[in-house]
Amino acid sequence: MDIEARREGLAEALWRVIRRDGLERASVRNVAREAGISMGALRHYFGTQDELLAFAMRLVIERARGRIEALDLSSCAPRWAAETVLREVLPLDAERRAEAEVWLALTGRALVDPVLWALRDESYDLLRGLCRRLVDMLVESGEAAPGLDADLEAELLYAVVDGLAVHAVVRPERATDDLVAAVLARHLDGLSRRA
Amino acid sequence: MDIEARREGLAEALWRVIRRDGLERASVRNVAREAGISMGALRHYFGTQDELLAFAMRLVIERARGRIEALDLSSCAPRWAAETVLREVLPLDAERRAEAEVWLALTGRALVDPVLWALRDESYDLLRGLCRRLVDMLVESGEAAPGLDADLEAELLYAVVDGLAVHAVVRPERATDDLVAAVLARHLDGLSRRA
DNA sequence: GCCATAATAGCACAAATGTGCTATAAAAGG
DNA sequence: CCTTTTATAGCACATTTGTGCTATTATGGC
Repeated sequence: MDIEARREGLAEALWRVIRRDGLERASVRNVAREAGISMGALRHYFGTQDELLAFAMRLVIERARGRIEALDLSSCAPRWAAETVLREVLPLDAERRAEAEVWLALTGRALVDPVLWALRDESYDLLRGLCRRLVDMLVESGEAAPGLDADLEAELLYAVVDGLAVHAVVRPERATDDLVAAVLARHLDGLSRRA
Repeated sequence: MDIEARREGLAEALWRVIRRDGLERASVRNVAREAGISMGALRHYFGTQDELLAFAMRLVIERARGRIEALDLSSCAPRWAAETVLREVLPLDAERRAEAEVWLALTGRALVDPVLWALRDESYDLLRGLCRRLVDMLVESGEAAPGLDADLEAELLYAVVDGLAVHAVVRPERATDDLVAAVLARHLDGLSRRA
């Protein structure tokens, strides 16, 4: 049988505990109970708690990466492609909202937990690189002005995306799906017309 | 003697523990040890741990609010005023970086801790309202186009600020002070010239 | 100086935690 | 059918935690 699928299922049990009770309640016992198995069984798949946390954080990254890579953007207009890709990162539905909440909790812990440092950096570099490629694409296609400082615009775009993600997670009543999507579209509009 | 100042000092001890060891290690004992006092003394000022956490989160908000209100912007050009105010929120020096790290940790917990919900909302509304007023100011002064959707621009501006804050805290080697400041300036430039 | 009140110290206790460890059940390979 | 992994279960133990509680020391008002 597929042990990797099993591990992903257990990591998702951890996600549920984190979202319902918080990371501070995500003990080995609580996660095992959530998954409906014993402590011993859980520890058969993750020898230590750090291992489980790291796997769960990596899973967040991989899920997002998978969704992005699954998109076929070859026939899209650059502006539309950019919006489509970035909407895949923002928490605009239940699945992505779950990932974003877990990401926020784990990012907070990654500030002080050496085990998560590498994953935190990887996650930042992945999305920052994606934004950079999108900016380049818009410039090359002529949608955005050629004189742009692409690095600056990439960090700005990434800040918009992460800021929106945080707001959508922290204050969903105000930062609604529609508002978040509209703000992203607005920024991309400005980027296209910018000198 | 001033009991409020004492409480602030103890909350700052909590900040130090959060920054050094993480929120999950911020136990009553550890905070008391950091402050150099006994558990009993700490509990004389904060009857429960929730009380201490809430006070520490409120202190983050009040410190930022105090810095902003202390600014005298009456004689500033609107664009300069906006940049000055927002730079006061971003973690561009040691003191503000400390506040931002604590804010990130407590915001993560606020997702599941009812005690912090009101403070989380208050913090969002405060900064969102600030961004809204800045946008209005730019529009009224003629720096930004009058046809703007002020609500949309306010949320966008707030997303930029919070996204930059997160990046500066999570990845300071890449999101350096200079880069963060430049990105903020770039966005304000775009806002001023936007149709 | 007296005394109420504030301040500090720290013990006690039940609850929870991570992990080392052993024991049983299931599956797989030959 | 037997044996060797693999999977599951859960106990044991030392630590840590939050808070109730009592005891001791300072401090101020009068």
